[in-house]
Amino acid sequence: MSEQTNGKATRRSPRGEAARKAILQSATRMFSQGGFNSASIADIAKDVGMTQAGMLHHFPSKAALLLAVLLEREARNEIETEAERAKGFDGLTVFLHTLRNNDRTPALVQLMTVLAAESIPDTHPAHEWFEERYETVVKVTIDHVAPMVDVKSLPPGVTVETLVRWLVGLADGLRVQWLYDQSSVSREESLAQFYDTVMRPVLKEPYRSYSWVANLRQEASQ
Amino acid sequence: MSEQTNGKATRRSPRGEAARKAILQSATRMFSQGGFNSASIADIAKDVGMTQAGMLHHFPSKAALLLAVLLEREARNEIETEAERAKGFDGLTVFLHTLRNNDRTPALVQLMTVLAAESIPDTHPAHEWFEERYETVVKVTIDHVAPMVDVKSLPPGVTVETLVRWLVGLADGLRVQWLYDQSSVSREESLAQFYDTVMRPVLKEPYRSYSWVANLRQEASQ
DNA sequence: ATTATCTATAGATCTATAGATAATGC
DNA sequence: ATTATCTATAGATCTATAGATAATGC
Repeated sequence: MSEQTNGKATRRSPRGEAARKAILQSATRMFSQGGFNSASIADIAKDVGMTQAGMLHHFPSKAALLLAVLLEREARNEIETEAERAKGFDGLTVFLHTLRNNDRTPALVQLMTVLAAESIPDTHPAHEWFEERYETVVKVTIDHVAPMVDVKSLPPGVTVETLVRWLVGLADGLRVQWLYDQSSVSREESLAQFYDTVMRPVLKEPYRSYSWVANLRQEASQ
Repeated sequence: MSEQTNGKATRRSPRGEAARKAILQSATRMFSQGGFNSASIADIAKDVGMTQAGMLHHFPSKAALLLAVLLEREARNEIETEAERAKGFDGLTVFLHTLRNNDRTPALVQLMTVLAAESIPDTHPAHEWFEERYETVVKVTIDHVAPMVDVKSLPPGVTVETLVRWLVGLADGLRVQWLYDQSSVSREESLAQFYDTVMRPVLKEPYRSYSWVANLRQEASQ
């Protein structure tokens, strides 16, 4: 998904490359405000200091622009996630760190939240993208969390997939509460407490608390 | 929020009342497909067999129509919930039953999911409505769940509010996974397993499993 | 009388294309 | 030559209003 330096299909000049970047950045901001429908390509073009037609030279349609925004976000996330894994963190920690990183840019969290919901109707241009993304996220997370879990300790009917869908569901659900009222909940802390409460008893390895609230209490009582 | 039978402000004829009902029903269906923006008032009017201007006689603007749809949904949900409470069910059970009832009509679940996300930007006509709704839902659920919880058994830092936000977050998050792939997860069953795993250990009263998977195993092993 | 509905239309948008002109790269 | 950008505009929508006509209720 990175830039193609071989001049194979679409050759671009440095200038065009810069324009593309500016457009993507602007589109990300505009879409994050009101979703796909309420930002017009004219708005985006204006924001980036360009004519609407000029912009459509780089992205053939509004739908294509949206997809490009999503692909770029995904690529960045992938890079960050891989970096975390390379540092040797386990699946649960990487999941939590990704969350923490994302929450530093609420606009992007809002973008993904609004688009994920807006794309549920299968007529939406990003429907397939999100459909596939959820499938992949669940699969990949299962792969990375499964080795940590002591399956025999799970309650009847609960599988690693159950746990992972709780994690993904919580991450998605809490961000809605958070976006409506940022003081109401910290996704990171709530997830960490969830780890302490739900995941700790079913893991194989000895466990160090993720929650700073719990950690503070721990330290204070020693 | 119910019909006003005193002819105080806006008197309506039976015919008008029927039209209003038909419009609300149609609007609910249309909005549930693509959210607020992608359904036009012309679409809705056509669906209900009426002129656009004719429809606007009953609801002064599209935003007003959306709000009316939301208020009606809320009123219905309130009635169902109250009925459950009247039967003597505890807070957790009512929460689960409400979920089960909602999942019987996926179109409505989709409506609320798309609108809840779409309304996050504070320029959206339903922003205040959802903002307040989340606050209320959390508060009310806390009120009904708190008496069941043995606070001393909670892990450090975890409060009843933490638990409730997990419940609301899970319900919201799992429905997204479910709407993208209805075979991927059952909200009701997943929540029930969550009860068995997370809530059971922190409740005061003796506990009967909510999960039919767990119950099946239980019965099979006896 | 009042309420419900229709016709007609103003006035904004909004996406996308055609075709011309300017800038850039080999 | 190729790429980037602009002007101009077609063709769809879309919300909302004004004002006329039809239906209904007291």
